[in-house]
Amino acid sequence: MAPRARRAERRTDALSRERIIEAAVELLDQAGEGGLTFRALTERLATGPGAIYWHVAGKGELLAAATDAVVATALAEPAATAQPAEPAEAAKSAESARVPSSPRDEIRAVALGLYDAIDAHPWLAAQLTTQLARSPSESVTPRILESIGRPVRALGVPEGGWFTATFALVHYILGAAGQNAANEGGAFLAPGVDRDQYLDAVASAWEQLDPSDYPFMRALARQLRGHDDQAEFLAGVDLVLAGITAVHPLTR
Amino acid sequence: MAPRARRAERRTDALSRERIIEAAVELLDQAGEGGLTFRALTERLATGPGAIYWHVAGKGELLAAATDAVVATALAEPAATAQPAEPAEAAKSAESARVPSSPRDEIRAVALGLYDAIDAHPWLAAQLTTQLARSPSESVTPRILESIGRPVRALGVPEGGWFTATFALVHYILGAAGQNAANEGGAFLAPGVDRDQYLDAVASAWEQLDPSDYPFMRALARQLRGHDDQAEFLAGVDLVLAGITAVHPLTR
DNA sequence: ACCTGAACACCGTTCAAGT
DNA sequence: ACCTGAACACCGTTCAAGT
Repeated sequence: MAPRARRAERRTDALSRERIIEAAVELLDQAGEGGLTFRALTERLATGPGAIYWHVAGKGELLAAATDAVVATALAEPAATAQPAEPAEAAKSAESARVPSSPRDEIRAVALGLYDAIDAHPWLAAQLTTQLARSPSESVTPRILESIGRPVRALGVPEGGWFTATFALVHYILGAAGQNAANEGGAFLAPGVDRDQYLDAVASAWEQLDPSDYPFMRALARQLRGHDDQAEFLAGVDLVLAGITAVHPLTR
Repeated sequence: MAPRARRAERRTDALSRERIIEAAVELLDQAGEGGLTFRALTERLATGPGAIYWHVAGKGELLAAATDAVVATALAEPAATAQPAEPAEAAKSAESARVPSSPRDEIRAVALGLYDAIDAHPWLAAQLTTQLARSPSESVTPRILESIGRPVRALGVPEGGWFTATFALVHYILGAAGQNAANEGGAFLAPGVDRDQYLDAVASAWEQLDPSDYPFMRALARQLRGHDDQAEFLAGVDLVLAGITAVHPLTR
């Protein structure tokens, strides 16, 4: 006898690890880290929790796999995408994406690729920082370290400096991109508040701090209003690159 | 009629926001972020959940308050503490903690203070990165930005560079300190594995990656074995400082 | 081999009721 | 004003049972 009718449609094709990870990414994109739930997942995939546990060890592995999938595609792409610059600039950067680029340009391109991925999937930021710290041999960590570290080496940094230079870049990139994604997110103030209004509200809050305790924050507030996120991000990447060059003078 | 006897001892002094936050920090230190639970909190404080909600809005506020309390005391201290160096070095650093220090030394001291705080309270790392991104006007964010930003300004960086320089430092500091704290944590591999064994295991895992996909990771593994965490951390701070000086040549 | 779904041991939060 | 504790609506995970 057939089981009594259910409202939710039954899945027709078989379950697989890939389908589960795909659904997990969709849930994360829609509702953030809190949106990834075995209940929501079973509903979307029209199964029971046991079926998911057959393919995946648990929530942690699911999160790691979702992170890895998104980062892998982000680092595979040319990654010189979202550069909303002058026409001339845009042409130049499109060109430099094809040409075998200098190590500096490659680092900038990888940084922008991660920036865009985190912007599109804000839940990535927290995942990447925890995985970088706690699962250094899980696949996503080597992927990121390799794609930053290889051009660092090509820059001419001596072996003793690889570790410091690579991690300085990676920590800056993940931190700054995560902060930017949170600004875009919008879910942190009242709905209907856009990014400029949000930054303006933060600046106002900084300006209202006690000026004798927080003299610098008042000054910093002025810079926050109407600043260009992506330009700011790239300026930070260039600052770290300048530090690498300064510490290792033979660097190209 | 008295309520039936309970095993748990009753608290004698009144509850307060401070006592709750103190208990929250203890739970976080003992068992990490997962250890902070309203059940565990009510047991330790010998009350019901309603009593806690009378003093505190919810778990998020509790986490933010615990973070703020720990960082506030870390930044208030001289912060040149945990320098396990040669006797002569130790005397020198103790001295430089008293003397009105240069902006560079002040940045190094603040960085070390945060490094030590995150080392002692590993749950801090994730809290700080999310709060920096999502609650830029909550008290802990201005506290950190001010204590890094003020010496950045004193360095002679022109106003247009304050934002980039301050955030490059802060992102590096939080990212690197969090990574170090995770290494110390030890709870990520089998119990009884110490830090050196852990780093060795990570290095081995890196070396076993496919060399044609991950040429750099094999080389990086050599540097991971037996590296000095605190020296590594400070080298990164100095690299970012060198970048600031290079980008702003008039800087002292 | 793959899937079902009830059940278990948790969570954070609320709220009528007490003092 | 401050606290109690049962109750609610969730969680992730397990596991005997089905096919």
